[in-house]
Amino acid sequence: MSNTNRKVIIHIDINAFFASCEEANNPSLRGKPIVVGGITKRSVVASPNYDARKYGIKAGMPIFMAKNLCPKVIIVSHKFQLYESYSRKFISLLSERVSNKIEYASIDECYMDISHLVTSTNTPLKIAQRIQNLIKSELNLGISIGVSYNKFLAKMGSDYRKPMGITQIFSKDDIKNIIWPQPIGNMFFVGKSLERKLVNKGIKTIEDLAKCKNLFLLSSIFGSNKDFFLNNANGIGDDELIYSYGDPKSISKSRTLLNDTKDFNEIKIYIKKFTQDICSELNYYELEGKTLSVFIKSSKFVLTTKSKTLSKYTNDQEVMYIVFLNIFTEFFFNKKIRLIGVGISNLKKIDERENNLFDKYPKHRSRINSFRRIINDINNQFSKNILKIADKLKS
DNA sequence: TCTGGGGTCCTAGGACCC
DNA sequence: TCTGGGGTCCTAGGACCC
Repeated sequence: MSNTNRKVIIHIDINAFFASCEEANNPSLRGKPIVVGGITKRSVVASPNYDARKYGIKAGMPIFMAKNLCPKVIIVSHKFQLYESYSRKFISLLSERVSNKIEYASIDECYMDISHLVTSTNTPLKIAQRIQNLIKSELNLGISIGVSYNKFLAKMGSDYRKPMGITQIFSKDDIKNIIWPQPIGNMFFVGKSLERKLVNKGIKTIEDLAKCKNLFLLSSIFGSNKDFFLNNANGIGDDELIYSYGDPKSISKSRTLLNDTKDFNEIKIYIKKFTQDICSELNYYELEGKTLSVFIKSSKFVLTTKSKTLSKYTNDQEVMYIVFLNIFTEFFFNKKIRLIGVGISNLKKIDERENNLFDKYPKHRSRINSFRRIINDINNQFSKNILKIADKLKS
């Protein structure tokens, strides 16, 4: 195994992240089956700890089902700020004590390029062990690590042995022994839909995919991503990590209601609250957006999205609220819904020049003007809908 | 007892313009 | 009778991730 001329990339995954944060924060929970999640009758398990997993409890499972599997399971209501603070500590520990070549992948995982740290005595395995000890001793969190020369294999490696595993994948034999025997559904980016299609065509393991010569078939399944999947299955390619993070591309808020409803007044309250939340995030990132969407899930679980693109970018709460209500009344009025959500996309940084220009004038004036311009855009459509609503209320 | 919420990226059709 | 073609934007939906 020669790592000296090859890139060394590791993927670090914090085991059972939310549940582990709760345990680290409250050691009396240790050794007991706990799940973190919502606490309503419609909530699902966000993160079970390993004691809960022994009972067959899995992430995504309805809470009531988890209780059926293990009546004594402790349900802990999620505390996202706690998890975010652990996540920040995790990343800063790595960057201060190991290396700042970190690609943040999600709240509980990251990639690191450690090529420059590797020497004949400081092997990738030793570095990985040191990182594991560091995070355990400083944060009391267990992590598993995959070590390889590209992101895909590193990710598959950290998944391979949990919790507290370290898996190295460098040689062709490593790929044959560790990656190839796995069912195709274990492959990163192969979800339920791709899995179904592949298994239908006889591709049941990653080895089947790696050795598949029917490129026409693979194109029909993967489309333009065919080479990405084929290369990954064969362990071909390496990656440059991405060290900077752009602004979000979209922001949305949604909520599954306690009970399905048609009540417009109830729905309006959610839309108003979501609009406020979206607005403060837009302000935080100094973004404004152009495309506003409203989405609902029906009682039958069908998700429908309707959107409108304005002629101007906006971050104005009142504008967004009115457009959301407008879309809702146009498409979803009087429908029985399970989930209501709104979102904004087509985002861009607030234009500096425009800002400076606005600064010459009283703030409220410029805001009202831009509000009016956009309202004019939608005015005709909106008044039509108001009439429609009035008609519906009369009948 | 009945199935979360927050994202990203891609595709495909239609409208519209030159 | 029989229908240009290429580019861009909008819209809706789907797949995937954690």
